[in-house]
Amino acid sequence: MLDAADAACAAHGARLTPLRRQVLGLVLESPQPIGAYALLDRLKESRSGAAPPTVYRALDFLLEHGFVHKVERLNAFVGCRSATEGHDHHDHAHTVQFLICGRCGHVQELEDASVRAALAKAAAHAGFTPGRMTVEVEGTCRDCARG
Amino acid sequence: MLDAADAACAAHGARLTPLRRQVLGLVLESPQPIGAYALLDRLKESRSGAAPPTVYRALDFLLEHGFVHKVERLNAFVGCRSATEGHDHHDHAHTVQFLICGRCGHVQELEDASVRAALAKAAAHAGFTPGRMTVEVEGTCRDCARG
DNA sequence: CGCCATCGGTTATAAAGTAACAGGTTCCAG
DNA sequence: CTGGAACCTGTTACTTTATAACCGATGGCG
Repeated sequence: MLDAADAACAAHGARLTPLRRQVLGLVLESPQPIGAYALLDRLKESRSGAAPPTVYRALDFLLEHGFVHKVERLNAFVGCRSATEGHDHHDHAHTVQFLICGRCGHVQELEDASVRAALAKAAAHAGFTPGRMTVEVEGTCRDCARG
Repeated sequence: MLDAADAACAAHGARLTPLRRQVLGLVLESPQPIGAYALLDRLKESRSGAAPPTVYRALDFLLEHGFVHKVERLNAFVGCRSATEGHDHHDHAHTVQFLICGRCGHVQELEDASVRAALAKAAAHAGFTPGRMTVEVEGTCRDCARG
């Protein structure tokens, strides 16, 4: 997955530096959304000098290039699962949806075209030119509903 | 508008105390989303003892009853425009959408049924039982696009 | 080489949100 | 009309999240 990020950066003239690559790795290896300061703690294990700006600057880059997303309701970050799957990423990066389970904390990433379309239409109807979209649904996941 | 909130609370056995009413008033009179600490500053003008918990507790109540919404991307709060317009509010309070203009900062509240439906369908398809939804679109409003 | 732009280290501070306890009110049961 | 339970608010202290500002290092490029 990191290799795909390398390739994507090379293709766009963006620099996936060791720090950024490491932060992306940490986000991706987390099974759940991870906060900036949790990330910082992990980062400190190998970089003693790491401080909040270290993490936030890396995250800014990764967000900007769509390698990670921020889950606003959790103030936490997830690796973008679709970014590394070869989509034409620049059309879709800003239209991702999250299903957040309130019980187990699991977060699932969706990329539903009809949601995107409905939202685009509603925005257009209001004379609004849409950019980045934040769509987050809190609820109960399949596993927790069964259990 | 505050009167409608009085009525809604009376109907549900909720207590719109002077403090909560005042906070709701402050949120409603703000033309733009207002942060908790800005709210606190205003509150201090008449309540010298106001502190962060004062505001946050009132906001919790108002959020829970759908009189205000939180705009997650801004960490700010807006009065719910539809809450006071006599809708069956408990079905819709959790399915509101915001259009956030990146230039002028204006925030428009939408309540688009097709967005809600698309999202519900996508969630169901993933075996997910939806609860509160956060839908926020950043972009450019009509006025700013013209100017 | 010398310049510019970008990156990251470092310190400090701002902004947002919560915990925990204490005093006061409301309101209902007895 | 007491007395206790639940709820509301004041108050202090603190945690978590995020950013500002400055500086040296690095790397591309004429």
